[in-house]
Amino acid sequence: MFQIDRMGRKPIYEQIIEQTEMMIVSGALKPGDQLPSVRALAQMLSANPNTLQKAYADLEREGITTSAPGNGRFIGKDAKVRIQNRMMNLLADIEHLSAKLHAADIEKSLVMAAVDKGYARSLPRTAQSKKGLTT
Amino acid sequence: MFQIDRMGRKPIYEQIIEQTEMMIVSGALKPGDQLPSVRALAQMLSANPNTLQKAYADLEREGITTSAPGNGRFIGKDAKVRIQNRMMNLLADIEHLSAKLHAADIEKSLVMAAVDKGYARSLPRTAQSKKGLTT
DNA sequence: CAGGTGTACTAGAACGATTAATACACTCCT
DNA sequence: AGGAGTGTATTAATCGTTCTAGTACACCTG
Repeated sequence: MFQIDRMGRKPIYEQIIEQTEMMIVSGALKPGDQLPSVRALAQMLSANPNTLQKAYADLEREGITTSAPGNGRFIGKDAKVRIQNRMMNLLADIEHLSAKLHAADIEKSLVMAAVDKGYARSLPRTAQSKKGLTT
Repeated sequence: MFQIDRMGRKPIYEQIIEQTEMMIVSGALKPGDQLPSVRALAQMLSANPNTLQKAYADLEREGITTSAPGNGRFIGKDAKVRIQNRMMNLLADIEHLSAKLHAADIEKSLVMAAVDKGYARSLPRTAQSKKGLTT
């Protein structure tokens, strides 16, 4: 359910956040679904409960998940929309990178090709949404 | 000549590398131009010579600058081309981001618009190259 | 009540970035 | 020759973040 890379610079808790978001956005996780408990996930990944707690706390703060002490942690109702809004920030990153490439006299067509390539990748196997595919 | 941000996550030495690259690519620094000495730059930025040394060592390793012990450090002959080649890696980043946005059902047109916006920014004031502007 | 859950707290190890203080070899200029 | 400025190397200490470790408490469900 989760795959973490212990090499590489990205912290474990960021990987958990990212992967959870991707599973929600792809439909692998739907509102109401329960997430593994911090202890269970810690054992699955042979990591520390505190590390996972930190990841979960982030999702909690963003309103993506709902905590029910004594019960468990579940995907929030409008989780997908919240994540999509969060993703909009990536557009700013792309703009910044584009400006940098522009300054370096890299042809715009190469950038557009990179975007095309990204959008050419097939969506994850699970449940593509019935609308919104505008490619 | 250099502006560093001590807040924010990006290490100082990375900022120096990045800014130097941008100045070369924009023509503000041309082959043969001398860079500030590690000690001089350290004083200018009130940073540590070792930190700047680390940044300069990186540029050196990539063949972007040439060190002349006892003399100084200068911009290499084909510095701009080397940097451009380096920048090509950013295309992979853009592809990755695009794939993520695709998975989140973000419309491709929004991404393209971000690229346009990046390429709409006017180039730095100094010396635009006479060819290669293909936008 | 028992077990599993979320949450909080303190402490420490590990790592990278930065600072600090020297030291040495080289080149240029007087 | 000598001094000043250059690049380079080495070692140590500090600092913040990440991650681990251990413990504790409150809550809900059976």
